[in-house]
Amino acid sequence: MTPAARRVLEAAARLFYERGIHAVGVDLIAHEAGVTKKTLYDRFGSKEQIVVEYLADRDERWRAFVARRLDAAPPEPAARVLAVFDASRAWAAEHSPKGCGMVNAHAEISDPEHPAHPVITGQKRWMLALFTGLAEGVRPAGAEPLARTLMLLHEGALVAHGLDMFPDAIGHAREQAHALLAAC
Amino acid sequence: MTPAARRVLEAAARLFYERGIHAVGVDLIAHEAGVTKKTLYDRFGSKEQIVVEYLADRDERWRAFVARRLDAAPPEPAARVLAVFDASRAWAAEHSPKGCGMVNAHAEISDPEHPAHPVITGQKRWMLALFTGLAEGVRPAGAEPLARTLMLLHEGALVAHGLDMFPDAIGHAREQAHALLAAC
DNA sequence: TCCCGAGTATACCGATCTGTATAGTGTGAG
DNA sequence: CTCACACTATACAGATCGGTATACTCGGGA
Repeated sequence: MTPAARRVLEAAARLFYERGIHAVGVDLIAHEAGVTKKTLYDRFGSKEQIVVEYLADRDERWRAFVARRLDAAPPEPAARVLAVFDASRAWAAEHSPKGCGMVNAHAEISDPEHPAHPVITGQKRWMLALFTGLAEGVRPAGAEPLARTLMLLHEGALVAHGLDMFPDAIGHAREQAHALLAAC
Repeated sequence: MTPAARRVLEAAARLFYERGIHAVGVDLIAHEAGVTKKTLYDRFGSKEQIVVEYLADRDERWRAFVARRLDAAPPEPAARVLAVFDASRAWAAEHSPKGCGMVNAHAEISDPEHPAHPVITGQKRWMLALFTGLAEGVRPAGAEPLARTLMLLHEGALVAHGLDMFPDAIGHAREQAHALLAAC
């Protein structure tokens, strides 16, 4: 990826997340990236492609972020679940003041045939699989329902954080997850 | 409200929810409502105003829907909490295949000065207050944290339902709320 | 009968949208 | 030096955006 393409993607990521996808035009992206539209279209071909790469890149960075946190976490499955919530809180503090970027993008992309759709659903499936794997280490019988509950707490916390419903929503979700795991 | 204005609001509500606010233009709204743009602007003055009334109307209908369900629910606070989740499941089945309209709108409206902002946050505050009032009947000491947990489960379930993460997410949230209340 | 308000139809405004075309600049490798 | 390539600058096409203006139809009430 050329330096200009990198700058385009960084600018698009910031603008798409802060203002929404449909509210941001390619002229603004090019201007913020210090790049002409020509270069932008030479590198990406379409706005739709920029949207897809924005989401795919964000997804990739999130997964790497979680993986790094998980590497530094204790081996006990329950502690690793809490490490995911801690990762989410840290991530939200610096990357997600407005909630989950995938959920927000999904609000604007209704067409299931849109190439960004599998990126969005893919991240959620990955998260559910992550929780399921960890839940199997906590309570092998009935790991699936436990993972789904963790998923609900996690998604709810991201929304609550984005809408600023009450202070430290993700921390609260973490404590609830803790209580839930302790009850096993 | 004149018949044409009502049709405009109905068309706008459907289009805004299904496709997103910025993706829908006033020409499309007018066409779908069987109304000219002139009539549309005579009644509402601006697209922004249509957005505000769409959200306010949706909020009002949701609150009335919950109130009706709550009227028919048993007097025990725990049962009334579950009635809220049941109401949400019924509402989602016929009005919200794509998750919470307020959350989706918030993804597109970043500016806190936007007149639609208080409508969005108002509904969430109302929901939290509703849960808090019911939680006080279940566990007077520590009603606030209990209400926040119910809120997380509820919001998470709406997101999970909208993204189709797994079947009957709201029903699962209801069962988790049930377990949570039973533990009090 | 007349009038008035609600609504229709159509044409238009300036601005902005995504996307393209042409011409020119700077730089590193061979 | 040359050549390829990344990039800049500017202009523009075609469509659509929110919003407005003019002229018309229709039905109900005084």
